[in-house]
Amino acid sequence: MSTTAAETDRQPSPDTQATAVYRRLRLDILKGRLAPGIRLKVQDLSAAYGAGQAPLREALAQLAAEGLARRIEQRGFRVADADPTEFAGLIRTRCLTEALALRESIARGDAAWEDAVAAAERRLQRLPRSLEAGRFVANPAWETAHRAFHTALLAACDAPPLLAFCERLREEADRYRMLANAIAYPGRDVAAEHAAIAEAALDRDAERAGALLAQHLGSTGEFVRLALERRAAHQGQQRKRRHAAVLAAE
Amino acid sequence: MSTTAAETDRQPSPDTQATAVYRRLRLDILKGRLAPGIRLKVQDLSAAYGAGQAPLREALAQLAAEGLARRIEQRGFRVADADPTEFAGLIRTRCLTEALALRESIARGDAAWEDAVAAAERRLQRLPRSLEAGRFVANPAWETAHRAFHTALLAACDAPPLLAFCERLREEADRYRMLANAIAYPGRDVAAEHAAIAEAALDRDAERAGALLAQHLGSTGEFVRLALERRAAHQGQQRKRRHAAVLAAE
DNA sequence: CCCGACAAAACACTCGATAATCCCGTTTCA
DNA sequence: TGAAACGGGATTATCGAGTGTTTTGTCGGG
Repeated sequence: MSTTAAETDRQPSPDTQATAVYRRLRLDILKGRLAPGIRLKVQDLSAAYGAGQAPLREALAQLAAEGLARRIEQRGFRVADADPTEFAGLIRTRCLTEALALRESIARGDAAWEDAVAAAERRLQRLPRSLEAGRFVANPAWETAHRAFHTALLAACDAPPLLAFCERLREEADRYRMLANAIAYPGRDVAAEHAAIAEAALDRDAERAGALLAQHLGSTGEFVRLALERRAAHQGQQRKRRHAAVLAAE
Repeated sequence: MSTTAAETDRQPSPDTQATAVYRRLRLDILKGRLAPGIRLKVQDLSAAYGAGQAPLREALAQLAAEGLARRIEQRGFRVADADPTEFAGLIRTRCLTEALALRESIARGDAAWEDAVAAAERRLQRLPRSLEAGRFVANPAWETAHRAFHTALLAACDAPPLLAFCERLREEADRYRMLANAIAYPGRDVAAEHAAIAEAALDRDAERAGALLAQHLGSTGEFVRLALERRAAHQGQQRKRRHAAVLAAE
C-alpha cells in the first residue's frame, strides 16, 4: 500500500451528527414513515433521533431546500404535503425531462451503455414486484433494481445536472408511490413496459423510447393519483369520525 | 378594512435571522462578492453579518443543498468553485432543458403569453446592456429585464418544477457570467439574438425557437468559458508572483 | 351556543460557551 | 534527507440555557 494515512482519511471523516440525522430524516420522509404535512417539532425529533437541536435544524433547513420539507417562518418545519396538483406538475415534468434525457442518452450512448441497460433490464425482470402474491409488499431488491434500470437508461446523456434533477424528481415521485402502494395495487404489466422501453432504447429509436418512457411514467402517475384520491376520501372520513368521537366524549 | 389582524399577520412573520442571512449569503455568492472556492468560516461570517453561529450554519446547510456552497465533513463550508468542466455540463443542461421548456411553452401558450413575451422583449430592447460605452458596467435594469424575458418565454410550459429547475440553472450560470464580465466583454449582438428568439416563439415555430435559444445559451457559455480560461491563467500568474514574493522575503 | 379577549403553556429561534477535530510548523527518528 | 510523530492554535460541531413568538385552553359577554 503506497497510500499514506492522510490520503485514505481524506474522504471518510466520521459522519457529523447533522448529516447523519439528515439522512435518516430524509429516508423517513421518502419511505412515508413521516406522513405528509405533519409537524416536525425540533424537540421531539431531537429526542427521537438522539441528537441536539442545532444539528436537527441544520438537517431540516437542508430538507426544506430540497423540497422534502416546508419551513414556515417562526412556526417550524412540516413534511412536504402530498398535494394532487403538485403531483400532477411533478409527473408532467418527469415525462418531459426523462424523455429528453433518454433521447440524449440514446444519441450519445456507446456499447458499454447498451450493455449496462441490457444488464439492468435482465436483473429487473428476474425479481418479483411484490414479496407476496395476493397483496403488495414492497420488495427492496426490486426497488433497487428498478432505480438502477432507470438510471442506466439516462446515464449516457452527458449532462450531470440534468441527471441529478431526474433523480430528485424520481425520489419525490417515489414518495407518492409509497403512499399509494399502502392502499392500492398496480394492475398493469409493469415488467412488459420496462422491456419495451429497453428494446426501443437498444434499437436506438429515440422517439419511440422517449414516448414509451413518458407513457410509463404517466401510467404510474395516474395510478398514484387515483390512490391519492382514495386516500383523501379515507382521511376525510377519519377526520369526521374523530370529530364525532370528540363530541361524544363531552 | 375588513381583514382582521390575525389574517394579515399570517404570512409576513418577521424574517428569521436564519433566512435573512441565507438571502444575503446567497446574493453575495451569486454576485461574485464571495469568490469561488474560498472558505466560509462560521465565526467570520457571524461577525460580518451580525448573526449568531446557529442561524449561519442553517443558512450554509441550505446553500449547500442548492449547490451554491460545498460542505466538507468536519471541515466546514466553501463557496462552490467555478470549475470549467462543471460549467460545461451546466451549459449543456441549460440548452437541453430551456429548449424543451420553450417548445412546451409554445405548444401551450395562449394570447396572454404572447403578449407577455412581446412586452418583455420590447422592454429589454430599450435598455442598454452596459452602463458605460467603452467598458462593461453591469446595468441592473437590463439584468432584471433579461431575467424577465427568459422567464416569460418559458412561463406557459405548465410544469412548475421544470421552471424552477431552469431558474436555478440560470442563476448558477449567471454567477459564472458575473465572474466573466469582470474581465471580458461580449462582442456579439445579444439584442438581435433575443429578438430572433422572440420572433420565432411568436411565430409558434417551436423547433426554430428552441434551436435559437439553445444557440443563444451556448454562445454565452462559450464566451464565459473563454473568460474563465483567461481568469485561470491570471490567477496562476498571481499565485506565482505571490510565491516569488514569499521566497524573496526570506 | 358562539365569539373574542386573555393567560398559560408549548414551541421556535437565538446566543455564548464547551468539546471534538483539523491544520500547520516543528521536532524526532530512521 | 525524508517520513512519521507531535503540539499549539484555529475552526468546526455540539450542547444547554435564555428570549420571543405562536398555539392552546379558559373565561366572560354577545
